[in-house]
Amino acid sequence: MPKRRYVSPAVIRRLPRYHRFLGRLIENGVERISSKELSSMMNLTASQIRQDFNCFGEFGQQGYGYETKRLHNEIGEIMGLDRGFTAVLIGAGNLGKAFAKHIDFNAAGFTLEAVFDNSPEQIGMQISGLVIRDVSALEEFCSSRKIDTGILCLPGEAAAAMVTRMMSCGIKSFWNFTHEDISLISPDIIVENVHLTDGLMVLCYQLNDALKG
Amino acid sequence: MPKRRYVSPAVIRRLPRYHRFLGRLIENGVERISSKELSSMMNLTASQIRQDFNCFGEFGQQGYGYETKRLHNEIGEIMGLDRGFTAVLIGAGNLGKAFAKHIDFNAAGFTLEAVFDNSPEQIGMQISGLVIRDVSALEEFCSSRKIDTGILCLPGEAAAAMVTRMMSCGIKSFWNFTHEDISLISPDIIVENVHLTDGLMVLCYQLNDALKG
DNA sequence: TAGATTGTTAATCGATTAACAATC
DNA sequence: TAGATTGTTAATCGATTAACAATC
Repeated sequence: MPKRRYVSPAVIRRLPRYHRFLGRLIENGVERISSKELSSMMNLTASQIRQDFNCFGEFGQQGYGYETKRLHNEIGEIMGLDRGFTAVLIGAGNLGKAFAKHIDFNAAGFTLEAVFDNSPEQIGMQISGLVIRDVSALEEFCSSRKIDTGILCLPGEAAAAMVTRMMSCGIKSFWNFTHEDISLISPDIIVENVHLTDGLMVLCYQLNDALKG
Repeated sequence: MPKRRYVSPAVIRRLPRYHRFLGRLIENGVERISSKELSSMMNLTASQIRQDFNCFGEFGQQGYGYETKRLHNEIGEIMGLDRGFTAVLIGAGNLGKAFAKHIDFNAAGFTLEAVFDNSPEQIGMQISGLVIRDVSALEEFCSSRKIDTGILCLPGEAAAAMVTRMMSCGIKSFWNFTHEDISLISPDIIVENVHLTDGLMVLCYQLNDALKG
């Protein structure tokens, strides 16, 4: 029964990393850890770690620290990794296919339910156990199941229209790999953007900056 | 001759998005724009936009606004997109191949110089004009050129050793697609992490949170 | 009990927003 | 000149760090 006050975006974005580090510790047989030890491993302050966890409840024990397994589970529950959310992927190009194969959806709380494309060459092919479906069958597919998330790996020009279409299928959240700012389409959708090129430009900035001192 | 005071990470991460929006405006024939117009397009405050640009110089004109072309160019120069940085990609699996094909390196200020893998099946194959090279030839390849960035698409277990190896080849920045926290390896390297699964978990959190109101 | 480490409040720091004088 | 909009300073807000009492 977590308290769950208001949780800042900054904290939320750190949860996956905590989860990952704790998973690693458990694999290595570590059963407990103090905020201080964890802070030095993760390059954070012990204070921040305690503040972060305390948004959700009291998971530690004074004079002892945190039990790694309990903390790992709690964070997993906080993120809802056990809820079995569902996703469909749109666009079976290089990137879409690679993601369908490579990403560990289950570890992140999702099941990938289907992959759609509009190219006759792709439709009917198999990717990691899923047939690539004709995107014209999207509405029918969604009408019989609850799909939580759309993964957008299609060309940017087609993204906005696809989002509108998927919204009318009841899909309310998007993992967006296009360069379009789809968050502007509707305030009601939840969007997680991965503008890959933006990250590369940040790297460029930093290299350029390092040249100048 | 920009002034370039201290620039906060928050500002830096917004630069690619400004650049993108300005490029779009130029394509659409828009020649000038005020901070107010731009703010409503981008869902920011006009104040923030003016503050951001003023880290680097005075690019606008009172009573008039900003010239889109000039601003676009300035931001491009600030990020060093014209510097021709170089990158090599390690790991020609699904993800590595998709990135090599799909990413517009030039638009982000880079040239992809080579792709390396250790699997005999991959070595010798072509990806978007590049031969996949044997990773054992990495040192030799780097000895004759300046490589700025390593793109890490290899399995996580191999990442740490590869970073050390690449550092000794003079590579000092990394675009990291593995789940390893390689920034902890050395304080001297510049790292841009793309922990894809982390983003998906954040989406999971938000869906879970929405369920509870 | 003494030592350790949490949970939590208070202080600091940084980033965003508001306000307005400068100026095109 | 009058209107618009920047550049910049001051005020606010949010996030991080420090400090310490509570307690295992």
